[in-house]
Amino acid sequence: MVTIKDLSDICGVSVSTVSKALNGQPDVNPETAESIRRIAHDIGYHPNAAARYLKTNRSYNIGVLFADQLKHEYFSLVLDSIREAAQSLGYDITFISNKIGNSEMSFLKHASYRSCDGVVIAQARFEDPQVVELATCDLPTVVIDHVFSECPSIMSENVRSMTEILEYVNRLGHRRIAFIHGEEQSAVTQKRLSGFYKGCMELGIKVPEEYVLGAKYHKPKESGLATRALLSLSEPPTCILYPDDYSYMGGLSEIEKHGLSVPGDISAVGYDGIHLAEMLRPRLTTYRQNVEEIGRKAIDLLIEQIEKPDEKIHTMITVRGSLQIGDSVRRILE
Amino acid sequence: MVTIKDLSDICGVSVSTVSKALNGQPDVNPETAESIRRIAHDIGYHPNAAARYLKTNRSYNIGVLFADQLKHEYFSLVLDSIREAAQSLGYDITFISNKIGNSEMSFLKHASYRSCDGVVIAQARFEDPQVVELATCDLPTVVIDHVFSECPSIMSENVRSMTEILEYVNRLGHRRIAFIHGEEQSAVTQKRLSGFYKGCMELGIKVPEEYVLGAKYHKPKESGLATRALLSLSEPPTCILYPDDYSYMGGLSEIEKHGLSVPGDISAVGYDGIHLAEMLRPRLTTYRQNVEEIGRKAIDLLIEQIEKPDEKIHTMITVRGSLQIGDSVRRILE
DNA sequence: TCCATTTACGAAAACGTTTTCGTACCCTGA
DNA sequence: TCAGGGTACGAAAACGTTTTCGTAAATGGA
Repeated sequence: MVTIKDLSDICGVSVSTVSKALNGQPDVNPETAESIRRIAHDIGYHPNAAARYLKTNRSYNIGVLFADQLKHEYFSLVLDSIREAAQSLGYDITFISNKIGNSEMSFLKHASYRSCDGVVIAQARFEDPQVVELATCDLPTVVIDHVFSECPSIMSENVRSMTEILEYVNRLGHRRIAFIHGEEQSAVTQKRLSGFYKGCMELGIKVPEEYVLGAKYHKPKESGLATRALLSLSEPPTCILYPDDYSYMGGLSEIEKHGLSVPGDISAVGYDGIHLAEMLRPRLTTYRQNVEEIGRKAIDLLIEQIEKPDEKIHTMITVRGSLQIGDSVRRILE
Repeated sequence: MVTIKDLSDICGVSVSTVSKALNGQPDVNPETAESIRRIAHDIGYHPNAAARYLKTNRSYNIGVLFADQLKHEYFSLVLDSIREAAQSLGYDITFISNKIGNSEMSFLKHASYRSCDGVVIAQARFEDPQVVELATCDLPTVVIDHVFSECPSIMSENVRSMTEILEYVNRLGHRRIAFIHGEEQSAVTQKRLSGFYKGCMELGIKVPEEYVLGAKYHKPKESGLATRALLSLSEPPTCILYPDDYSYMGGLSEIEKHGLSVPGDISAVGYDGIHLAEMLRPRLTTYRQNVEEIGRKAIDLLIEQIEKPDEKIHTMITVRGSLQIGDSVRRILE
């Protein structure tokens, strides 16, 4: 490794002067400083992050908490945009877990062990005490798709997305609309549920109790079961809203099992807007989440906290997605 | 942050003794050591990684190079298994890029700036001089799905996978088999091509030149075009092998555009074995890569280099996947 | 009893930085 | 000429660890 000592030897000045030149301190001759910077650039010197942290208490390293669902495209894309945003601002990212080797270590301990400047809680079991501890600690934190008091959060505009979807399917003539939602205890689900009821109300759509069913996010089997229940109603819905695009796949196969088709017999809408949606035939109509914006806002909010520790930030930012229209909702004639 | 000094105050011994106790040095009274360890555990002390690195030159941090294709499930799953494997062995992982903030920094510089103990080159433009520099430098490195001299590598058994696929479709009666492959310059493609030719030869299958077409990995449009070319041949293939599951989707839509169906008119086989494959109807027959094993072997190989720097390791490990049979290949009667 | 060895601990240096403080030198003004 | 003040630089401490080395006390052997 090339150290500041090596550089100072080459430049013929002390390490103090080199450090000051590179950090733009005023008490160094402009010409000397410029020459030092040039040489540093030429030999490719970069101050070691670990040593620098020790003095400054700033690691320029951000921890991210991603429990285990990276396999879902939505989370992968969020991670990608977090990484992109962080690196463009000079921060690297490291995964935080609650074990290291064979010894247990809370998420918070892990973040401090790695001396993270802050943590993005991107996907986790939000009811886990360790996650709560992390979200409410002194360390700058931001949470995605959930709300904690004392911790800024980024959420999709879940209410609005539902009303937008409803307006669309209503415009195509649907009045019997079912909603299969994800885990009930999730903040996201609650928002979407209220968006669903709000939208239906505004459009004068009556929602039979049996039209609202629970499943789990990203579990095609669960939404398949819910779909089966819907299809066996004496008055089945003409359109089913799914909790996410994967879940639609489970519903679809159940629909086909009944000898029905999308959108001929049943219309369907997904959520998330993953790649898959546009590759399917019929193309799936879905609500595309703005993952780039979600990641970027999360990092913006986190770094604001890191760099201005005095100001208490307590925002909740919502990010608007967009309805991505495919061929999975047909027009119904009265 | 709780430091070793705090801990030593509580224990009533010097920091040296605490350090030695925690690191299992022999010259400390077993009872003292045990008591120190208990107190450390109780107050949740963990030595700060940055400070520790400064003395030991070991960061227990592994850099990973993932260019920009995290959006593809295959790479996400590899990342997930790398992370899992690394953390189970006490290592964290950090993304390596070639810029930090608004200043350029080579991959190698970045890894050294973050004092990584080693780097996994998981997905990159392998011809990029910076990647070559990284792969051939002194820092322990391992590369996935490519071969560099001087750098151990992990690859799927690409040759064997192709022969396995061929045996299967041949068994179902296919003799006119086309192969759409990915980028020609890629090592993976080369292996699969030779596996394809080898398999065909062994089975006595004649391959017209027009049956082997190039596309790009994960580009449905490209494979769609290739599919169109195949369908317009005077004697089109009865079965098409795709470079990956996404590409199959592009081919499928082209097939349907011609009024044909899978597997009724054309049989098809994918590659990778992503989730999507089993959710489609017909379920896609595909070759499932063993992502868990790939990630684990990569980390094993890397950490072996890290912990035994004297032994020159220069292995190439291949990981076997498995044919995942769906409904996209039909039996052909002579 | 006395010396030699072992045992158990602490002081201090070092890792690569940043930052505080001290100081030599050069100006300027009277 | 001399005081006063600015400019430009370096020495050294500090961050939280690990590790080397020194040493006091305890132990063992004759």
